[in-house]
Amino acid sequence: MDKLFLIDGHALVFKMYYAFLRRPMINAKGADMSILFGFTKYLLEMIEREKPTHLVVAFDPPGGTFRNQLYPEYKGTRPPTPQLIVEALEPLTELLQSLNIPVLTIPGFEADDVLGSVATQQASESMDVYMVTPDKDYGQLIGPHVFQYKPGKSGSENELVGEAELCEKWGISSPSQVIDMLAICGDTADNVPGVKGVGEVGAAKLIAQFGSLENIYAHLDQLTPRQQELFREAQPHMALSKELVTIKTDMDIPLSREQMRFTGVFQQKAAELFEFYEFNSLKKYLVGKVEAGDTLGHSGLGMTSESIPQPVFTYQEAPLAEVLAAAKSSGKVGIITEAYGEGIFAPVKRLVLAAGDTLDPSGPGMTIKTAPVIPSEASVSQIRPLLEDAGIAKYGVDLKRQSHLLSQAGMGLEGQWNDIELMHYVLNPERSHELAALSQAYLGVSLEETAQTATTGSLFDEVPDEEGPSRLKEAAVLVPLGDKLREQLPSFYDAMEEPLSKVLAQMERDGVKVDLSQIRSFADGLRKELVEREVRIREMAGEPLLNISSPKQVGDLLFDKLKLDPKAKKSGAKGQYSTDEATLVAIADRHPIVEEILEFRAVKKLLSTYIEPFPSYVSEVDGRVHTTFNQALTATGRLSSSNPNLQNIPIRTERGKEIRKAFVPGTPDGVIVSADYSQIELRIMAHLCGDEHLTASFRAGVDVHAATAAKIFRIPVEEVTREQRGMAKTANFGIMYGISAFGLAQRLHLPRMAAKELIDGYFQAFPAIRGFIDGNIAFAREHGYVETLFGRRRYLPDISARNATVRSLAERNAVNAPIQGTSADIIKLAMIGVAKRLKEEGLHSRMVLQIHDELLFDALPEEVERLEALVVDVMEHVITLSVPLTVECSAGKNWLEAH
DNA sequence: TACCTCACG
DNA sequence: ACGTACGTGAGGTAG
Repeated sequence: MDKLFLIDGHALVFKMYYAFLRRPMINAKGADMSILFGFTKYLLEMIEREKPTHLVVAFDPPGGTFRNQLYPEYKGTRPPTPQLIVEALEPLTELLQSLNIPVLTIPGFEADDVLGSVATQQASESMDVYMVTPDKDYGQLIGPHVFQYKPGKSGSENELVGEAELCEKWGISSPSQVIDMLAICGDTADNVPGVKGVGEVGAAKLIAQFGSLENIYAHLDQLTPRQQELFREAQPHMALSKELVTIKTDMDIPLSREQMRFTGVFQQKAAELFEFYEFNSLKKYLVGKVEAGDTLGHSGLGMTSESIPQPVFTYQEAPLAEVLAAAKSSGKVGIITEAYGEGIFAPVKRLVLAAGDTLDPSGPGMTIKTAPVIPSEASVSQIRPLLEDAGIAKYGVDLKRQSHLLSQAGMGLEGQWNDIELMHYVLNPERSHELAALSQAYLGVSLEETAQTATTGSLFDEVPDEEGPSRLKEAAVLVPLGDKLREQLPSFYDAMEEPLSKVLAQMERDGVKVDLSQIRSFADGLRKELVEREVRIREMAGEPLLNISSPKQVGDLLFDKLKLDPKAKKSGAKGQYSTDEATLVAIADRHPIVEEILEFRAVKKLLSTYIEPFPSYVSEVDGRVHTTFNQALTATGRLSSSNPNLQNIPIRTERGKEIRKAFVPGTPDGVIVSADYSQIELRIMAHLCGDEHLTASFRAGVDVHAATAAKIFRIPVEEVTREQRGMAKTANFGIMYGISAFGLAQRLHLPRMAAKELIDGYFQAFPAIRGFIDGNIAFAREHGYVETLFGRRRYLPDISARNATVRSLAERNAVNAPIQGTSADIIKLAMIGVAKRLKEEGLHSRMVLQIHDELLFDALPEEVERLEALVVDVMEHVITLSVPLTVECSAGKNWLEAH
């Protein structure tokens, strides 16, 4: 099978331009070589990896194309091409030609059309075509022998899209439907009109439903009234839209198939050019003899991976029964569960199991057997006993997600979870937990080369499923890698993270009920308000086209046109005015438009972040919202929540609080119960620093902020004013975050000197806290890390940085991480304790969310009393500190009322 | 992709 | 001299 690779030159050039934008590559002569170098490197690596038999690079011609004649506004809104790109095109074309790589640039036609024509005309039973481009428009060209090869984002893998992947992604039945989709979405970058208000997802849904654009118009009555309106409005220009997005396939191409054959790079010439351009790191592609006329062919590139000595590590595909037996006898099994798509209800695609001898440093190495299995009734009945056997330890990456996927196939995941990602997170939260990197670092086993070594020939020839062979090696590496990580694993992995993972899995699976009708009725009023404010603001500004969501436009309006703050300075790399809330509040009294803009933003935020996306998060399976708790992400040990983030639901404003009313119990008479730690971080600081006054305040159960104020200002507590208490509260938080006089002054609107005096007063009143801060910084300098009460570490390599800004950040982290991290540890333990008690006591109420210092429950009415008592008991006594931990707990008909 | 802005603890 | 409080996730704009 021959392989023709078609490179969309302009797309790759743009990609390189942006990839190097922040750190351009300048050669000794002062010229910017970023694009030339990036392009060449990508191309050589691709040739090396994929070994194309045929190759063509196409560029857009200078000047317009036939599309501009069709539609003069085509690409009309596009800013001029960056100068660097313009300047790079000619030398790049020359470089490619002198390297023996065929280049096509055809006047009047874009690279898309050239490649579309080549692809369509050359693809056959004996020729697979790969279009190398990130551009989604190319989807329409994909076919049985035509693939899209999408370059990965910096460093990540390239993605191969065939007919199946394309159709699955959009839910369509044929690649040609991509044309109709594109015509509907339009393209702001190319100025293709489309149907306003309908995006990629919407268009895909409609095409999936109706099959074609024409059929949508034939059945307009089946659309929502709003959609009907949008489509009617767009109707006059839809034919044009469609024509613009259709890629040509019938051009005459002035190259024969033979002329596209890639016979290798002119070696001598390449060596000279790389020398000339100072592409020293690319010379490795030119190993071997360099003689005149020599070409760099398909077999001639010496690869680095072959020269790295590898430890003995073998794996082989084996029958499922053998792998199961090996797992049983070793008590360990590695698991990779692949799924179609994202989310916890995604259907399972394939399961790879691996088991065998584990790594023995003194022995002959390891032999792992792997078996890929498509779940079926027969295979599940074989596998389930193993996965549900609590005596067999499970190894894998993100086992929490895998447990969700496996439960789709009716299987549980019992026994010890040795989660590679989570274990490495415990060892070092801020380093990458990628399997390939860990395998290389801890085992010396490379996963990168898998594609080449696991099959004879190339990846795409042998295995229709792109990820086929590499998954086997990944699975094989799990058990030895997990055991290696265990060797240095702190005990809180088994005591805290591993059991928590299972608790979180249950919480994610249960989800939380959100009452959409409540959200919707709230949304209508907000939408109206938003439009009214938009109109009013544009009127006040005298700018009918003003985009209020654009900080750039708002900044220019307020500070250039209205000159509301003559002292305002443009900041940042691109010279923008800051327009954030603090800035706007400061000038709000100078013009009524400022208040309007703030209100507009508040409403817009509510709508676009908390209202509009929500319906899509309600599961079709059970009508509940299932967030993902990321357990291996934050630097301090906290959890984070995503898709959707349920840890930042509004509460601080009246409008925002409405959203919380939509979080309701899952049962008819149910109750939402909320339990939150009171000032947990401050209590932890009191415990860690041992300050007697702070400790005494907490023990006495008095208002700590007021007590703090009394100490700082040296007055009796009864005389502390609200303002003084507020200042003390801000100071208390400031201390934990690593305060500066400047920062405190800003927040309290005080002169800097006054802020400094306040801080001095604070440290005089609480001398132990000064010692705590200095002690943490000193510890970090000595050890390179700080740790929580439970031994969770955060490494701070910048603690001795020369750059004061960088070093200061590390110093603030040295103070804050042990506090925030210990708090995270404590609530994690409490969650495990609560889950255990719920189970033991046979309660049916569910823990549904964790919001850093708060736990939320979906409770049955008859259980509320017991639940509250149990939760408070566990949370308050999960650890004994030198100060008490207190928990406030209350119940209501929804999340808002539970506070 | 990077940046800004803003929602939470 | 320089920037300015810790930790997150998400939406929008613009390069």
